[in-house]
This record gives sequence, structure tokens and C-alpha cells, in this order.
Amino acid sequence: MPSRRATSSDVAAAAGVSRSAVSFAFNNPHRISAATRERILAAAEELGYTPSPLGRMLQAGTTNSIGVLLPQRLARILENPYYSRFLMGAGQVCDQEGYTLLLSPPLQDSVLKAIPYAAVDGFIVCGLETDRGEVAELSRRGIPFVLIDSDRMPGAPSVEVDDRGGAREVARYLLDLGHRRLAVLSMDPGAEAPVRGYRGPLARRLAGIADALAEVGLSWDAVRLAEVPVTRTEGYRATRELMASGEPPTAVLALSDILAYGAVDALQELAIDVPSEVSVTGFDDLSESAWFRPRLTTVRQPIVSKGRIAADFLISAIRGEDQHPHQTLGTSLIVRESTTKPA
Amino acid sequence: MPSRRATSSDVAAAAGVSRSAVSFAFNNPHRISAATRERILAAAEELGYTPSPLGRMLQAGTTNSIGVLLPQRLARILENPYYSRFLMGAGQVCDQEGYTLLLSPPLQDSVLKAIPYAAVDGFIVCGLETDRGEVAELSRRGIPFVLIDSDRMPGAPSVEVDDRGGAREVARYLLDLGHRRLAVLSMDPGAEAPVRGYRGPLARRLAGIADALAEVGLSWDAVRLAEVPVTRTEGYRATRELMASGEPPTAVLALSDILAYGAVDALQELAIDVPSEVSVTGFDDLSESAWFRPRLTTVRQPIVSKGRIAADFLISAIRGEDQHPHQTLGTSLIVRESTTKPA
DNA sequence: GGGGCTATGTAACACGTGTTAGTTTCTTGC
DNA sequence: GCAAGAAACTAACACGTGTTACATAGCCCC
Repeated sequence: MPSRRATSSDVAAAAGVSRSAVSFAFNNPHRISAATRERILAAAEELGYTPSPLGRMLQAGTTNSIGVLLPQRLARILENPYYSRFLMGAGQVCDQEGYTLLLSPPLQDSVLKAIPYAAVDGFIVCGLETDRGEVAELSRRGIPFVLIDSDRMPGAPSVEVDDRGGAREVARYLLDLGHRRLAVLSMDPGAEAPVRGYRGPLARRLAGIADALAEVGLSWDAVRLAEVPVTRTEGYRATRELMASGEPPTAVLALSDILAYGAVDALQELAIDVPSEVSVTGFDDLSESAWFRPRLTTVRQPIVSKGRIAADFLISAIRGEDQHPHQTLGTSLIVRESTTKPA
Repeated sequence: MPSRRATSSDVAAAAGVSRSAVSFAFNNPHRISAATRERILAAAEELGYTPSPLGRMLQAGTTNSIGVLLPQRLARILENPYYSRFLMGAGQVCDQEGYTLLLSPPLQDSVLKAIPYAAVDGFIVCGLETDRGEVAELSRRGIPFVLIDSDRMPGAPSVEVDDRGGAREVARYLLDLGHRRLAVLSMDPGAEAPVRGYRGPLARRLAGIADALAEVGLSWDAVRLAEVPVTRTEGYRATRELMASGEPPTAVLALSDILAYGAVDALQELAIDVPSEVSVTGFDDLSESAWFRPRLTTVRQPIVSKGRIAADFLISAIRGEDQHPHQTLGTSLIVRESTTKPA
């Protein structure tokens, strides 16, 4: 094994030709005689030479890979089925177009710092607050990007979901069933929420719930809000606490299916029947939710489509075809078996 | 927005200094006076300059990212919770060491072709048959790599799981319960299996089942084998077929938890009770399996650890610290509620 | 036999960076 | 006042590739 990787100059020297000839042998076979081509390939084989991806990319000006700027560390992202689905959608497009997918977590807790360390043709930016400088940085630098799960922003392509409408619909559904003591299981908004307020999808979903409450003449005082990290265990823990204190809710409205699973776990352990004693709803409609028992009533958002459309937009932007498209995807309430009228 | 991205030469010209000064302003602040540094940074800000990752990587000789060579297209990989878990383990190490993660699917159906298109410091190679040239190509080229879910191979670091022992144990468990009509739900071995035979984990698991059968004096004729793609729906479909034809099995031994879920779905739909009428076992012990109803009896393999150890080995190899370590991880039979004696 | 064309190969440039060796200027100590 | 040294900055190289412009040889046809 050579200590230094072989380069095209080494091959050229070994085959007794110029470096250009080596490049032609690999990329433009007709520009060179068959005999010397054979000789060059033999020398390359001998030396274990393969063109360096970096050199090629630098020269070509394209990396054939798209980056996903993630708001959290990889370990946390990959344990969340929501992101698996989303990446699957983006992956479909990558498969089709021959792109590779770079997962780029924050560097030193900063999404901003991660940007200049990723060799990609463009970014899908997930769950970023649009006023925090990252977006300005990206557009200032002239790199194609698409926003996901952020707030809509002129001048930047984005794919949004009608979170507010979806949340309004499910809240209204529970209220119309007659529920009046609601608990909302919300994903943890992060450390900066107290000073900066809610942002993005979370803000929109909470606003949707407020809409529904207002429509039936109730205020936020009617609901109890628990904010927890998006894991099944945290949903379980929070629900146990909710049921133990004060007057327990008759319905748990979770803003994520994962949290809803945890809520049902807790209720079953407490021997509280779902839905006859307490109703539970989710948000996302992960594929598992249809198999879950009881089958979960939830708000479907087209996660895979979101990933697919985001990647499509990005590739269009990379090719310079289209500029700044926006798309808002609809949601739909999927009523299954985890909800009913209060006792 | 400038048509061409600003380069360090542009900044140098704008600030009236040399290109080296620009580099120092960003990387070695003390090598330059505070005044000119300010001037350079101002010019950079004005022009929207950020150092090109490719240039930096080429010069530094390191990309700070590790590649995962995948055996299937991204869309199929990311719909499989097994890979989510595995990537989570690798992601933990990446988070810790500041690496980024590149998902590299086959290019034109060839894992081999994908290699020279990935700008990474090393590869984790998943589920590759070791005699197919890809491994030779990698070691010939001198790129660090670690094998996962392959056959053990001298001269190449790898992380393996005792698939054979795990499969033997669960098969033996079912046989000892008294089951004699077994159905094995196996993952699809791919188009080349008929000519090349089984490989890697699948081959080892089937061998483990054969071990168990031999121990109690039975042969492969006692089991029915169904090979299906690893999705819940395919597991469901295959089980419906199994139960409809000939004399139905009293136990379904799935080689993947996903397939086991599908099997239970099918049995429940047929109003066949699990486990009193038919027992079902899985393989992997995904986190959902503990929440599944009935709680799934399965073989636990430490998927997350596998990912973590693979990434650790790879990073060691990249740093040149350690060479060719092997690790074989143990499995354990987790007996839950989806199995019992035959009626 | 000479002009025009093709085949073959090479030198030079471009991509964008970090860093080493070297030059100039300014400060310091005696 | 001058040698020695530090500070500030620059020219040149290295990383590894693809490609354009150019040189040389061989061939065909009139």
C-alpha cells in the first residue's frame, strides 16, 4: 500500500505520457489511440489510481450532491421518524437525478458554521427561523437553497404545510365532539422560545388551535400545554404527569404522532381506556399510525411529498431553471379509532 | 447577486492586498495587522465571500465527512427502520467528532461506480458481498473503510453480528416449545442469489436455523421459506399466502421485525390469535417491537452500537491509528408475548 | 509534390484554497 | 547610529483534476 495516494501525474510518468493523456484515457477515449489508452489504463491499474473526487468537483464546478442543513444533531434527527420520511422523499429525487445526500448537522451548535464546510451544490434547510441570519448568509453567498418547515419568506424558495389549518381542524373536531378539558402535547420549542416566541410550524399549529378555541368561544385557559422533546418516552412521561395532577383532560391533542404514541402508552398503563375515557390525536400520520392500536386519529401531512418537492425545487434552482417557487401543501384530518365523545 | 461566486482573489483585489492576506484574515488572525484584517473582512462581507469548501478540502486533504456506501437506492434504504437505527449510531460518533455524513447510493445500479464520486475521508460499506470487487477496489485505492453486514474478511476492518447464533437460538426456542411446522419469512436476497448463493447475514441466519433443525433431528423440509422485500406490507402479503395454502404453520419465524409486524397484521385480519394459535418471532428488536401488541418475541441485535463501532473504527482508520480491527457483536433472545406452545 | 485534413499527443490554463519561504518595513536594544 | 530582531505582507508552491489551444506527424487527393 503506497503511503500517498496515486495521482494522475504518477500514472502519466509510469506510462510515459503527459497528464492530459491520462485524463483523456478516462474521459474522452476517442481523443487518444487505443494502444496508449490500454497502456495508461494498465499503469493506472498497477498504481491503484482513481481520479480524486475533489479535483474533479473543483474543476467541474459541481459536486452532484445536495446537502440537508439540519437543526439538531444527527443522533437526534435520525431517531425521529418524521425526518426519516422526509429524507425518503428527498432521496427519491436524488435516486432519480443521480445526486448524493449529505446530512449536515450544526457545527458547534451553529447551523451557520456548518454551511462553509459542506461541499454541495445546494441546501435543503430544515426548520430554520428565517430571521436568524442563516438565510441571509446563504442568499448572500449565492448558493441555491430551499426552506422547509420555516416561515414563508419572499426571495427564497420554500415548501410549507398548512399547519395552522390542520391544527385548527383537529382541535375543532375534538371540541365539536364535546371535549372541553384539552391537553396539548407540544414539541419542545428550544431554549430560545421564551425570548423569541414560537416560530415556524409549531407557532402555526398553536395558532390553529387558538383559532378553533375562539370559534367555539373558548380561550387558551381551557387547555393545558406540555412541551417535551419529540420521543415516545417523553410523550409517555408528560402524559403520566398530566393525568396525575389537577383535573385530568378528556382529550390529549399531540402535535406529533410520536408524542401521541407515548400518550397512549401512558394511558394504557394507567388502565384508562382510549378512546372511551380519554381521546388522543396525533399530527403527521406516520405510516405506523395506521397499524397502531387503537388506530390513531391524526392530521395527515404529506411528509414524503414535502421531501420530494423540496428536492425538486432545489435541483431546479441548481440548474438555474426556476426561481423562488413556493408551495403550500394541504393537510387532512384522518379520523380513526383513538377519538370519541367524552364520557 | 453576482453571476459568479466571489473568490479570495476578488476580495484581495477589492481590499488592495494579496490573496495570502485574505487567507490569513480568515484563518490566522495574528499573522496580520488588525487594521488590514478589518478592511479585508469588510470587503469580503461586501462581496458576499465565503471560502469554497472544495478548495479548502483539496488543500487540507481532508473532507471531515464520512460516506456510507449503501446497497440499495436511498428511497428504499430510508424506509427501513433498520438503517435509520444504524445511521443513528454512526451519527452519534459523527456528532462527537465533528464529521458530516454522506449517504451514497449505488450509481447506475453499481456500488462500485459510486465510490469515486464521493468526496469523503472514508467509507462505511453496508451489506456488500466481499468477493465482488468493490472491496478490492477500495483497498487498492487506499481509502479507509469498514465493512458492515458482510462476510468477515482478513485485511479489512469489519463489524459483524452473531447472526447464526441468534437465529439458531430463536429457532431452537420455537422447536423446544413444540412447534414442528415452521414458516420462515426471509428478506429478499436479491436477483443474484440463485447463481451466487446466499451471502452475509442472511446466509448466516439461515445456517443458524439449519443448525437448530439438525439439533432436534429435523431437516429443511420441515420449514417453508418465503422470500420478500423488507416492508410491513410484503410481510403481511406473504403471511396471507402462507396461511391460505397447504397445512398452515404453527409458528412464523421472521428474519426481520418489520416482516414480523406484517405477519401479525395478516393473522389478526384472519382472526387467528397470536400467540395461542400461531406464534410469531422477529429479528432485530427495533424499539417499536417492545410497544407492539402483542409484544414481539425477537432476537436483539445491537444496531445502534454497530453503527457507533463502525464509525469509531473508521475514524481510527482515517487517523491511521489502528489497523484492521474486527468486532463481532452478540445477540440475545428477547422472549415477550408473541410466542407460546402450539395448540 | 504540395495544400488541406485528421489523428495523436502536449503545454498551459482554470478551478479555489492553505501555507512556506522570502522580502520589506518598523521597532528595539546597546 | 546601527545591528538584530520582530512584524506585516507577498510571491510562489501544492493540492488534483478537466479542457482549450497549440504542435507534430501522417494521410488523402488533386
